[in-house]
Amino acid sequence: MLEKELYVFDPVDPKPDFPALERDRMRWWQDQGIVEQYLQRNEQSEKRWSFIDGPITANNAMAVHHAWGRAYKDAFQRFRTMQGYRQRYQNGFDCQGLWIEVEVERELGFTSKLDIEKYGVDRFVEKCKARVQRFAAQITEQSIRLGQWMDWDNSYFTNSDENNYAIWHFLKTCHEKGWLYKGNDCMPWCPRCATGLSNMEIVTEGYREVTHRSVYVKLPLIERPGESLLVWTTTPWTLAANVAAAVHPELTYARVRQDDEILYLSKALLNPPDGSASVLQGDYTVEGELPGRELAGLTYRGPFDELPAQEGIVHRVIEWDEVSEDEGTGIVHIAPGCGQEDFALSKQYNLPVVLPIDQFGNYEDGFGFLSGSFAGAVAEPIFESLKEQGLLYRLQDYQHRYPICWRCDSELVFRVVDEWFINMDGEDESGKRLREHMVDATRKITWIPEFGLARELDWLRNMGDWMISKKRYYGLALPIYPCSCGHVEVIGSRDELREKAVEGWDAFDGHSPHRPWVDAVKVRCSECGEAISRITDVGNPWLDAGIVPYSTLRYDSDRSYWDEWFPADFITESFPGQFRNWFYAMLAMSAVLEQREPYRAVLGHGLVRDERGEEMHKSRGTAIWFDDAADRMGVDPMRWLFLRHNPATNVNFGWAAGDDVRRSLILTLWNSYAFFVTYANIDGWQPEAAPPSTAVEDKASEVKSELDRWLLSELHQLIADVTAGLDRYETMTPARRIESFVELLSNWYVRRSRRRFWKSEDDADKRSAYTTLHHCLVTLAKLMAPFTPFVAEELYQNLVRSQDGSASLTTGDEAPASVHLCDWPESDAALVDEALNAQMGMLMQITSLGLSARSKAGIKVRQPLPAATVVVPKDLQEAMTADWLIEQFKAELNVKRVELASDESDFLQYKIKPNLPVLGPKYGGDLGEIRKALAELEPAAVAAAVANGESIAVAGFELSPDEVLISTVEQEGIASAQEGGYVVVVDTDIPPELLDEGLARELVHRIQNMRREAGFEISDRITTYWQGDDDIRRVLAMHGGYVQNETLSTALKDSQPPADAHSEEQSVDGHDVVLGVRKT
RNA sequence: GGGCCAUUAGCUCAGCUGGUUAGAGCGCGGUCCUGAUAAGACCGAGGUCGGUGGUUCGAGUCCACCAUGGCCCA
Repeated sequence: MLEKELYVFDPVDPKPDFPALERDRMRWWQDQGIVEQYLQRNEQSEKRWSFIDGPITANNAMAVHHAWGRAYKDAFQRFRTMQGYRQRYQNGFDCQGLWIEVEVERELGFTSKLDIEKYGVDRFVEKCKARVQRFAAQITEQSIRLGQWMDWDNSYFTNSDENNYAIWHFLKTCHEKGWLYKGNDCMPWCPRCATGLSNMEIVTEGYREVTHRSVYVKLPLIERPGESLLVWTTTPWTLAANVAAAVHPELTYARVRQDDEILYLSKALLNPPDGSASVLQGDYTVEGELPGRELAGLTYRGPFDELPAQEGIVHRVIEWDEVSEDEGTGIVHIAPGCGQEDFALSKQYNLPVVLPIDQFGNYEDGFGFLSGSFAGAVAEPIFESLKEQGLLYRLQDYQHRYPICWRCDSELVFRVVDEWFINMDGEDESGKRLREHMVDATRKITWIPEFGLARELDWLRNMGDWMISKKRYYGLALPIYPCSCGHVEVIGSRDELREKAVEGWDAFDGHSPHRPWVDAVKVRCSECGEAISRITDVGNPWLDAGIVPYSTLRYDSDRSYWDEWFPADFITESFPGQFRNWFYAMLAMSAVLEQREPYRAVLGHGLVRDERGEEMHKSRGTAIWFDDAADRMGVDPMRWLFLRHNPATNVNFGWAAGDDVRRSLILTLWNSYAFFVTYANIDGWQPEAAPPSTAVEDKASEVKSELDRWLLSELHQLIADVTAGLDRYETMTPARRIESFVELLSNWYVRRSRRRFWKSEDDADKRSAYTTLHHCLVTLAKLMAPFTPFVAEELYQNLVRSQDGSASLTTGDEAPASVHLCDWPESDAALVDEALNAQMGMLMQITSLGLSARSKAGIKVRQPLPAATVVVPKDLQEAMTADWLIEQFKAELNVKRVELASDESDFLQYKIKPNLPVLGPKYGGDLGEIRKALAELEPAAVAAAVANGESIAVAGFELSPDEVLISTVEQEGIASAQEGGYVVVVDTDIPPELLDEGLARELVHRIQNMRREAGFEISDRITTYWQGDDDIRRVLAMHGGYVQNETLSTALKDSQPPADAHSEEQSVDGHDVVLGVRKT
C-alpha cells in the first residue's frame, strides 16, 4: 500500500473495530479540547434553550437503562447546540435519602437503625457523602464513554448547601402560607428501616404475593350472651389493637346456630356464589336473617380485653359502606392504630386508637405477653391465646398481595405516627388551592407521549397531602422547630438560622446543614422566647430533586439568572414513578413558589428489557452492564437502538439488537463512505471551497446527473424531516428516516453510480458524482452527530479535515474542527424535486420488477437480454420516456433495448375495481350496487374503454374513466412481473452474440475475483493470461477490449500463465479455461 | 375498584388527519449478484390487523362493549 500521506483522505478500514474507534475518538476529543469548544460554542448567542437534568441517583454505577435517558438528553442538547442555542449543560446527581443509607448500612453490615446510633450519626453521614462522591465520579466517567457532553466540572449535587437551603426557603414559604402541618396519620411503615413510607413510595413494585395464616375469630356480644360476631383477619397481630367491628348497613347477615352457640356473619358467605367453600365448617342451621344496621350499636368483648392497653375500651359494632361480602365474614375487625381505613373510621366514629407497636414493629408496654415481641412473629401465641379463650373459630392459609418495603423487602406494617405534611389543598390569597395551581401548570406543559398529561392529572386529582418527613439520618434537615408553647418556627435560610440561633451555632458553623451538626443549633421561639430544637426528621428525597429548577438556577442568589433560564424548555426521564416523583415534586414546589409550570415539555420513556422483552436479571444472566455493552457493542449502536425506539414502550436491549444496528445502519454507511474514499483517493479528488450543493447549482455548465440531483433532493427532504422531528422532541421518526436514506444512498445511489467513479476520464460527470457523494456523506454526518457522535466524527474528520486534523481540507471555507461544532444543516426547499423523487421511485420499482421477471425466467443478470417491455401507469408514461431513466434501467437490468408499451393486455389479465375515494362521496349508498355490477363486467372490455377515455355504464350509472381502477395479474408463460400498474416483461430469446457477451462478462467476473484473491490494489494494472477453447477464443477476440478495460489488463495473453502469476483452472459456463493474472 | 396504554407476519415492531393489493427488520425457503465480499440484491411462504357490535359509501385507523397483557392510582 502507498503511504497514506500521498492521499487526500485517510484510507478507510473496511472492517473496523467500532468500539476501539470510539475509545480513540473519545481521547482525541479530550486532547483537542473539542468538548470545551462545544460547551463554549454558543456563549454569545441570543438564542437560549434551557434543559434541566433530572438528577441521577449517585448510589450505584450507571446501568444500560440510564443510557437510554442520557441518549435523549445528549441528543437534544447536541441538536440545539448545532442550531446555535446557548445552554447550561449541567448534569445533576441525586445524593441524599434513605436509598443511600440502606446501601451504606449494607456496606457496614448493619441490621437496624440502632446500629447507626452506635456507630455515630456523624461518621455514618460522612460515609453516605463519600459513597455519593464515589459513584458520582464513576457515573461521570461512564457518561463520557457514552459520548454525553456536559459541563462535568459543574455538576450539581442535591446534598449541596445551596440545594438544601433552597428547600428551607420553600418550606418556609409553605409555612407562611399555612400549608405546613404536623399530622398523625396511619401509614405504611417499614419496621427494618424504622421509617414511614410516603404515599409516593407505596408503589406497585412495592407489593409481593405472600401467604399469611389468616384467622376467624369469635367476638362475644355483651348484650346477647351465647352469641358472637365472626370476624376474619390476615394480620393477627392487630387483634390486640381491636376497638370495633364494622358491618355493612344494607347487607344481609345470617344468624346461625352451630353446636350450642349463635354466630353472626354475612349470609352471602355461607354459600359463596363463586363456589368457594363456606366460611363455616361443619353442620349448622340458619335461624334468621337481618340487615347489618340491626347489628350496629351492639357491643362485644374484645379478644384481648385483659391487656392494660385495652383497659376501659368499649368495643362497638359500627356501620361502614366499604364492607364487602367477597371475602372474610362480612364483619370487619377494626384497629385504628394498624390500618389506614380503620384510622379514618376512628375519626368518623370517635373511636379510641390503640397504638400497639414501636418503630421497630415491636409491641409496646401494656400488651402483656406480647410486649417486646415483633409483630410479625406473634401469630402463633395469639392463636394459642384465642384458643384458650374459646374465641378461635378456625385458621386458614391465605395468599394475597402484601405491601413490602421497596428498599429492603420487609413486609410493611401500619402505624400511627407524627409526620409533617404539606397541605395540597392549601388555598392562596385568592382562594385557589395548591392542587389547582398544579393542574393549571400541568395543562400548560407538552407531555410526550401525550398520555402523560392524563396520567399526571390523574395523580394530581387523587394525591393526598405530601408527607415530607422521614425519621432517618442522612438527608435534608427539615428546618422545623416546634415550641412547647404551640408555636412553630420554620427557618428559611442559613442566615436566618444564625440570626435566630441561641446556642450551638459555633458547633454547627463550617458544616453542611446535615445531621448531626445542624441539630446542635437551638433557636429562639418568637412567641415565648424559649430555646427550641429542630425536629430530628429528615426530608423526603423528592424535595431534593424537586427544588432543582430553583436551586440550580440561583433563585435565591441571582434572580436575573433564574429569570433567564426558568422554566426549563425540556426535561426527560424514564416513566416509572416520575409522575408522582420528580415531575410531581417540581410541579408542587413551583406551584408554591411561583404558581407556574417549571418545564415546558417533558419526554417520558419506558424501561429497558432484555432481548426477549423480559426484565433483566443478574441471576438469569440476562443483565447487561453498561461498561460491557460499551466495550462490546459500542455506544453508537446502543444510542441508536434507544433513539430509534418508540419512547412510550419498553425497549428490548441485547447483543443481537445492537449488532443489527451495526450491520444495517453503521456498516452500511461505513461502506458507502469507504467506497467514496477509495475512489476519491485514486483520482486525487479534493473537496471544493464552497458548499457543494450551491456550487453545483450555481454552475450551470456543470453537468449534473439525475442521480446527483435526486440524491440531493432526498437529502434536503431528509434534513427537513429530521429537523422537524427533533423540534418536536422525537427521535424515532428522524432515526428511521435516516435509516431509509442510508439504504437509498448505499443500495441505489452508490450502486448505480459505481461506473461513474470507475471510469478513467476525469470529466464533469465524475466530478459531480464526487461532489454529490461527499456532500451527502458530510451532511449525513452532521445529521447523525446528535445520535451517533462517534461515527459521525469519524466521517467528518476524514472527509473535511486534513489527515493530521490540523486544518480544513477546503480552502476559503474553513470547516470547524469537529462535526459537533458545525452548524445544523439547513434544508433548501428549492433542491427538493418531488417529481424527480417520484421518477426515481418508478425506476426502482420497474428495476425490481425486471429483476423479478428475470428471476422467474431463471436467467442470471450477467447474461444480457435483447429487450424488456415496460408498462407504467398512464400519468407516468411521460416521465418514463426520459433518456437517463431508460439508460439506468437498461444498465441495471442488463438488457439491450427497452420498449414502452401503453397496452399491457398482451402480458396481463385485467381486474377492475371501483375508485372508492372518488365514488364514495359522489354516490354514497348506491356504491354497494355499483360495486356489485362492476364485478360482473368483462374486465378487458372495461380496461379498453378506460384506456380510450370512454365512460362505463354500470347499474344505471355512467362511470367516468377515472372512477374505475384497472389492475392486473401476470399471465402464465411470459417472463413478466407486475405491481401497482407497472409491468415489466423480459425477452428471454437470447441470440448467439448476446450469449458471447454474457460469456465475456462471466470471464470478467472470474478475473476480478482472481485479482482480489491475488491481493491486488483496485488500481493495479495487470497482465491476464488465458487458455481456452474456440468459443473462448472467439469471445475474447470480439470482446477483448471490454475485458481488458474492465479488469485493468494491459494485455490479454493467449498462453499459459507464468509461474509467478496467480492462476486457476476454471469451468466457465461449461468451458474449461485457464486464467492467470500478474501485476504489470 | 377507578384510570391510562397496548394487542398488526413465527419473533421484534412501523403504519400521518379513515380510502384501491397493510409494511420493515430478524428468522425460514429459494435464486442471483459481487471492486461493500465472514457483505449485498431479488423472489417466495407467512396476516380474518385480539373479539363483537356501531358510525360511514368505505374502518388496522373513529366510537362502545368484551377478552388478554402491561402500567398508574386506590
